[in-house]
Amino acid sequence: MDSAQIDGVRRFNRTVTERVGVLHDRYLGRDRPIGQARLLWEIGDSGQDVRRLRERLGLDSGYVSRLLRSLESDGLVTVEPGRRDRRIRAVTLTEAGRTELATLDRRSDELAGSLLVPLNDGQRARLVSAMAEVDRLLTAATVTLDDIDPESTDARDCLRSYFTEMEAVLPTGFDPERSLLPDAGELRPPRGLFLVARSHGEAVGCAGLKLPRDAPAEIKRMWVSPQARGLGLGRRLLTELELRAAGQGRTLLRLDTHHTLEAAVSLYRACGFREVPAFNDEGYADHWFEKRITATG
Amino acid sequence: MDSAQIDGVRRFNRTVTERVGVLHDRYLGRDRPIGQARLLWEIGDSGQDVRRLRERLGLDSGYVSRLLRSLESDGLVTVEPGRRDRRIRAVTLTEAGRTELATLDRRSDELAGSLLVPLNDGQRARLVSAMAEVDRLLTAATVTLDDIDPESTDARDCLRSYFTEMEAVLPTGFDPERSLLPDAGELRPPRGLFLVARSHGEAVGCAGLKLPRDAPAEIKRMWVSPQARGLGLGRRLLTELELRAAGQGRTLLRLDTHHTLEAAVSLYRACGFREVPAFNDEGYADHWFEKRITATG
DNA sequence: TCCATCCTCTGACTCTAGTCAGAGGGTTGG
DNA sequence: CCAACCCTCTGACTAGAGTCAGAGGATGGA
Repeated sequence: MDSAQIDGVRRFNRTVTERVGVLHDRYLGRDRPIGQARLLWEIGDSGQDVRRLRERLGLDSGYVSRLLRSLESDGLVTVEPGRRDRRIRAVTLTEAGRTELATLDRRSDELAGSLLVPLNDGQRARLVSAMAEVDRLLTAATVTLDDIDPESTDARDCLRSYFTEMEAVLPTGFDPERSLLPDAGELRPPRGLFLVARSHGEAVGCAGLKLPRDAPAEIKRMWVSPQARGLGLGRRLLTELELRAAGQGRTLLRLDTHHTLEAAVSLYRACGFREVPAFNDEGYADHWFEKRITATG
Repeated sequence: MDSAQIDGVRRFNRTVTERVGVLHDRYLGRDRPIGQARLLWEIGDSGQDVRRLRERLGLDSGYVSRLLRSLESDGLVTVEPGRRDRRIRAVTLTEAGRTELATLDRRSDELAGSLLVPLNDGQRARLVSAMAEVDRLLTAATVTLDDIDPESTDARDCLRSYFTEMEAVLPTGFDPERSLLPDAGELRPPRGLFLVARSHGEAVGCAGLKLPRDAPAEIKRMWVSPQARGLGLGRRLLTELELRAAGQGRTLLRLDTHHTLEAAVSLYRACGFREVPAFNDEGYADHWFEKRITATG
């Protein structure tokens, strides 16, 4: 990363915060404090729990409560005790609230339009595609990798998606019962680990690493959510697992896969994995790979 | 402009305000109110007039004054009556102020870096170039065209740059005395008009239009600042003048130019101007153009 | 020299954002 | 059924951002 790049990013930040950032808040909130507007957005047409709102916006509970009261006195929302748990109150938009939200939505469109209006067709197309590129890469840059328990909610969500996808992609379908799946213990320290990739707090990918005492380290259940593909996330997970295995003193990393998972297979090759004969009898695999790594632990 | 483009811009706005916008303010200002930090930036190493600060930041004079007092009491700036005009006070950074500014600068670098760190080399390069594209085009989109008096400060600044450039580019040099320059009255309603293009308040281009009673409308002194080239600004000025002339019921638009101004010449052709025999005896011109337009006034 | 004008400053506000410490109901496990 | 815990709400604050009106010194043209 050189200083010309840093300068470029800084220039971008300046332009964008001036042009988009400032307008964004001021313009959209126009006749309503930003806090209230943000809350309206977050409540959305389908309503939301107070608790959830607080978490999503990262605000103090007292503050949210106060904001809700002012929205309520403007007749935009109703707050009622929740059905399941009457402590957790549920917020819904009234008709007026829905109208207000639609207005915010329209303004957001106008704001977007105002950036495009002064440009000609060619410039517009270039701007939109450059924005998409920035968006993708910034999103990629915000993805964090965290160690989590393979039985936590996020892990279960990822694995469910993983299984569903295997089911759809593998020619024979996929039945977890008939696969050599590690049990949770094998993907939990000290016998292994499980990484989740999160974007804005939402799980968008995962990968497990088995670290058996008497066998090489093995990658399991690597998955990237369809909407997060093309961000280099697969490679990042792979690199991270490699580092972790090396950190545990391992010198060999293995994995099994299926040829219909083309993107995965070429990723493995691109990352330096070499194809080897079957080292297990996983019924759903037809290709096996390994890579020598340098122990650092 | 279609709705897919609007959506793209909105998605971009969301990502960027979350990732860049919020961080920008909170992070940079850390242990100092944002207002003060912005003021420090704007004062800069070389100092600044209070009046200028107010204009640039668009703040109330009382507010700026108060901010300056607090910076002063922190020992970061000194405020003294100006030399030329003792009403206009001048602000300079103290040694401590310079240090503080350097800290802000470093943080800004860190922030920029934090966006790049999680990416690999290829992604970084792509992000930086997409950012540059967005920056250019957003800058282009923020350029405003205003009618101003041809003897106002901004107009004079532009014309000075225009003359300097002619001097440098024309093979014979350029002496305003020997050219058929319109006097200011010819570029001022009702006999004409003068447009200035401004980016963030700074004049970056200009163009004059003569509207003589007994002759076709004529474009004069069109200039775009070197740092604003490639933004389609020339074309925008030309289009605007065409509209204005049409709005005055004119059906013919003329201009003279010199072949060494290659970009200008090809712009005229691309905009539908056709070369014609000399219609004046401007000594510094060697090409003459005209375009039929449709009167709308 | 005088007066209109310009520039900066102060005092007195308003509004929004956000924090902190309880109060007071609701829920759940023992 | 009770105690511990959860969730939301209210009251009482603080701090930043910004506005408005007018005071008062400085300047420049008549």
